[in-house]
Amino acid sequence: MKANSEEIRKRISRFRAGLGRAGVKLTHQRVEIFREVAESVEHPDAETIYRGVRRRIPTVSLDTVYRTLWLLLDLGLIATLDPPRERVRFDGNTGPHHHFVCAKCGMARDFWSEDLDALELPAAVTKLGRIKQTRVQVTGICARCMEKNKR
Amino acid sequence: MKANSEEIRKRISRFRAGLGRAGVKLTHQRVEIFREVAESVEHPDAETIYRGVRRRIPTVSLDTVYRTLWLLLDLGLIATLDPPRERVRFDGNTGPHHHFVCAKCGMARDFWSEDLDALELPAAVTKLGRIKQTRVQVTGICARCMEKNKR
DNA sequence: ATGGATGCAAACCATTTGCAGTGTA
DNA sequence: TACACTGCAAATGGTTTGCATCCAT
Repeated sequence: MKANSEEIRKRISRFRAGLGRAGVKLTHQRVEIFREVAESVEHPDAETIYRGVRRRIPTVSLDTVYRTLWLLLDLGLIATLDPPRERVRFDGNTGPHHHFVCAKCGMARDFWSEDLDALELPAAVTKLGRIKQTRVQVTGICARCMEKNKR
Repeated sequence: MKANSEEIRKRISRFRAGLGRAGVKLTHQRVEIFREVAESVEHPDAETIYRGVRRRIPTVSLDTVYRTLWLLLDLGLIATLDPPRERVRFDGNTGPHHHFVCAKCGMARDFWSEDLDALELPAAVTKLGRIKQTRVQVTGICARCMEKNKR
């Protein structure tokens, strides 16, 4: 499934500008890898993106796809569904609560809020399926990393 | 850092009851692995849990830690920080938006809501660091999986 | 022309699995 | 005692890396 083409056009021009600004080369592969992500509404993984791009550039390699995706992520031109972590992390608290996660060091803390537990979701969401849980994920830079940055 | 001991006690008795209800054996390893997760406020990964448990059971193996953690997750006695995913998934949309993710098949869709973009966070969170992004993560069972389940 | 970008193949590392021995119920 | 559970060691699979070549600037 594809996002609407007006939006796509906007994303692609933002992409070209972003690469230029970063002083990074505009290659055939990078354009097609970005297009594959930008046109999708499915939040594809690297393998899926690779298969899609290969239809247009049969010689791309999976490692170029990875290198490009991480580059675009660094440049803020794409995002990930969940923060990319190398390992799974566990949580002894199964009740309703929310998370703060530091984007730099991965420090995570729970927090609680009855207001947030009772959020109203738009109708578009409730139509997608049966909802089990709603959680607020706050991303930021923790106090300790802010302190380190100063120095 | 440890969660308060009243809460821990509650979690451990819930754990014993949960294992019993599931007809699963109550082993020394399982108790200590669970305790390690329940007492932590750090959302540790498997390796960290392993190191902690090894202080009390020097012979535990990392694979038992994994097997136990997945078991406890299945039984709903622990949770994960992010949904445990085998691969990273990418998102072409870098603007503010929120996610619905199907717990069964992983289907994911974006949704938008100005109300949710403007959530008020409790003071306890803002004290943890500088906030970059607030995202609502809705977990549920998508319409297609619900349909499949019926049959 | 030339340094960054790519493709290939091998390496890496978190997590999983087969199997034989062990301990709980 | 029986069968689920554990520990070991080897396998798996997503992601990364070294290196020689290639192409955007």
